Amino acid sequence: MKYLQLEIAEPLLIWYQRNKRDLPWRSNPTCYKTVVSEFMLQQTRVETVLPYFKNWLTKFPSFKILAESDENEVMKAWEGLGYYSRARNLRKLAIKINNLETIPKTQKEWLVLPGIGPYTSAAISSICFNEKDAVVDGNVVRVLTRIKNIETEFKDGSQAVKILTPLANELLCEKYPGDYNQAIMELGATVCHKQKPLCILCPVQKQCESFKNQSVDQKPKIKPKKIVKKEVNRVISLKKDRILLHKNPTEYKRLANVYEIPTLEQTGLKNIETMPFLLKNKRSISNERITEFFYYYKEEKDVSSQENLHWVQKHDLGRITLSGPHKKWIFSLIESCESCI
DNA sequence: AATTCGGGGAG
DNA sequence: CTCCCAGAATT
Repeated sequence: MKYLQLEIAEPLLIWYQRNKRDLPWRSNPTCYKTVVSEFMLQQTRVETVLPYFKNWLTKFPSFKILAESDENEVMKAWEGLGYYSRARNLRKLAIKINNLETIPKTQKEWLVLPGIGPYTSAAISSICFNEKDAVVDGNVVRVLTRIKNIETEFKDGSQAVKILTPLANELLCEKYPGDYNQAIMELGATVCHKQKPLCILCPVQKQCESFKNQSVDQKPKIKPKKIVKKEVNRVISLKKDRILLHKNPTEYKRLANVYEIPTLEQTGLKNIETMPFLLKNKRSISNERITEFFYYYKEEKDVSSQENLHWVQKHDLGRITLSGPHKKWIFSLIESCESCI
């Protein structure tokens, strides 16, 4: 029983010790750093997180300072990272922790806190407090389905996580759960890729049943999800040193309190065919594939009386929180159009 | 159980 | 074009 555990865990831990990436939350680790990194890393790549993590630690170096921070400042530090409820939940979490006598320890204690689910609670409790709880994320799903040659076709990723959690806990190294959890994720991230896995470098190649089968690249089997296509018209309007932007109200689930270039509907304007067409852009938001058409509106009647529309000064763009793509569009617009504003 | 929530990189 | 990324909350 213990032998089966160690057969995977031992080579994995030795490999991890030698090959782990030098990441900022791994040097002089603290519980706060671990919590911040785990929030940022939810559905987000390590490379994307790195600059945000460093900036965050400078601005909010502790639970206490984060707890006493202004929410707008927190949002600004998250600008462009996406899933903005993570930022608000992280701040709420800091406020709760700051009001406690002692910091939570077990997975169960972490699980009830805002923004913390099964994965994050297991990660924090195992890494910070050596609790015996296995993490199961996309990396672990990939590694386990390959090592154990699991051919089940999962409906989606979350079903795979749920089904594989018992197996992950069986294989967990009970002596070094934190390092083991990080090791199996690190393997998934740097060796056991989705495409073109580097099996030749894999420390558990001998234990991998899919490698024997030469079926590594066919696992895990997860049904693809539907992609929804959408088209949106947006209106760019400029006046002196200002640009017309829409602030999503707090009730919005998507991009709440974040500013964007208004849609045609948000301006209340009609007959778009009278406006000069500027450009077309494509992007994706979760499962949506969005094509956006930008039109120029030369102010004839002022539309800023419309709900949540504001003439924002160029100077103030650094104070408000813009969505990532809109931030890029707005600044490239201003740059290419220096003379016409 | 299914949907929503961002944004970007890789193939 | 597609899937996926150190997932969680809501419906």
